[in-house]
Amino acid sequence: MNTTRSGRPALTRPDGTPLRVLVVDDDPDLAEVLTGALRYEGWEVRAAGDGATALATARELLPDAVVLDVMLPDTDGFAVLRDLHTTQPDVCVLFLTARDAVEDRIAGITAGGDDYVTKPFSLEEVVARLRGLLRRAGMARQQEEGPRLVVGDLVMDEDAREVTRAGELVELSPTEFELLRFLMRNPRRVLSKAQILDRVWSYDFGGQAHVVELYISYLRKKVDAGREPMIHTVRGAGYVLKPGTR
Amino acid sequence: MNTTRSGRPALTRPDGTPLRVLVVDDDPDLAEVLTGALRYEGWEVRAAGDGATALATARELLPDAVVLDVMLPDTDGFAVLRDLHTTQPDVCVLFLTARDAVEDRIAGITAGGDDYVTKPFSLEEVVARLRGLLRRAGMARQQEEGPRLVVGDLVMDEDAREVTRAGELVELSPTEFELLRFLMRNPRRVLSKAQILDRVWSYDFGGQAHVVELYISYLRKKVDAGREPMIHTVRGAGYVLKPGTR
DNA sequence: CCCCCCGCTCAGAGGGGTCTCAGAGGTTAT
DNA sequence: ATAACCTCTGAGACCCCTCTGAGCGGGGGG
Repeated sequence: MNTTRSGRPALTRPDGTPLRVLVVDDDPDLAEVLTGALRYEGWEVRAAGDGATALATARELLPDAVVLDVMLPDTDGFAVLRDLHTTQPDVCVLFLTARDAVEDRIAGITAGGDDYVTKPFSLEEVVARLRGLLRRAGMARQQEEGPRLVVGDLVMDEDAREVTRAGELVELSPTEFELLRFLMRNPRRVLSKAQILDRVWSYDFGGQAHVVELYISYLRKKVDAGREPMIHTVRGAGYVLKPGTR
Repeated sequence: MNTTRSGRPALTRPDGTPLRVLVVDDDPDLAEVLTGALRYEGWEVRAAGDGATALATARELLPDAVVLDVMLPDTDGFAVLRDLHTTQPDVCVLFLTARDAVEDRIAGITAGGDDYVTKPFSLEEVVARLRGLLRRAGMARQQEEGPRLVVGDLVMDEDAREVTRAGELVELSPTEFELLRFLMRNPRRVLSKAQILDRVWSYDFGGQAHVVELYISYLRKKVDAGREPMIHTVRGAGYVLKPGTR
């Protein structure tokens, strides 16, 4: 079985080969960071900076999914989508778009099973959306029996956005939810505040790593409340999520 | 069992293979969005832009149903229907038509078991009509025992357009009904406002996502009135329909 | 043993998302 | 023609979420 650099089992295609993803964005920095994050998931990633290159690369790579900026130097993402779908009708598309711009033109996108995220986004969100798309499209081989993350008696249903600890419902804010998702996708692994900040917060976040401490504290109050703690501090290194010793 | 991209069990042909649908419309954008939405249902979809292509594709695909624009560049939908019925008498046809145009000629069609929707339509409506046609024609294998959606003590009879909560009748406007149907077809799954807008509102709707909030508020007053709430807001994500914890 | 620094938590400001009301405009039914 | 209903817009209020800053506590090194 192929694995991610983080040691998790990777989502794979039905034949066991890595999922193939094409990243299309004209901002090299953003493309770079996206490419890195998706490779980290164990996927095979190629990047393109404009629509023409994207289509050419897609014909060669035959990707399972495309991460596609709406605004491109030579064309827009919607035209690329249409061309893509004529030759590869089963490909999943995740659009990247500015919050204010063209939100109305997004109409119809999610209806076809595709999805979008607005800039600025967090890498966790992009990866989660992409995983969701691929899973629903039946392209990814399931390792477990669904969109549920389980660590000890802590259970997260990503579709319902529902978290339970020992069967009890835990209500979380959006940021708390994403932070916990990141922790649960990396159980028993020490994550530094910098790592968490890079993954869970938007790439343009200018604030201090202090927020991470704050949100860890929020999570503890809700997730560990009165129970055996699962969120542990590793002084000078970061945080770990692990179930009680058994 | 084959499943839709949304994870629901798909309607299948009696032999278990996906239902085959042909989309005929000369507007590429509309054909694209229709094709995507029907694929999302787990069906096998082909598209054609004119009558001649449609007939050729139909001979090859042998579709169970055809979504057919009445106005075509080379001919009209009625002629296509006649030709189709000579070679494939069992095929179901869902007509797409402008509101004002030839409504009387359509009336005769529906007597033959076929159906129609007027432009602009919502994707939920097209999918629901198509499901109804296929079910009544006996082409689809039933998973449940009929056109009833059930979530907790909330029951919807799609044919009768009747909704009851805990046995009590709930009267809904057309938009409220379609919104609730979409929610009930995706229970325990968080649906974003964009998703809801794309599926429940017409494809040409240019307004804001604010309408969704408004209609959710209407639904709550009618469906959740005085009872344990089933419609929940997930801040920053969307809405989810789920029965109370049991 | 003491001090320094890292981490934790509280309090509060600011912003943004959501809910609801009121009303205009259009359509359908009587 | 009139009434009833349905749909959507706009505005305002409210509440939650997010982040900043400061003070406190504890662990570990000197």
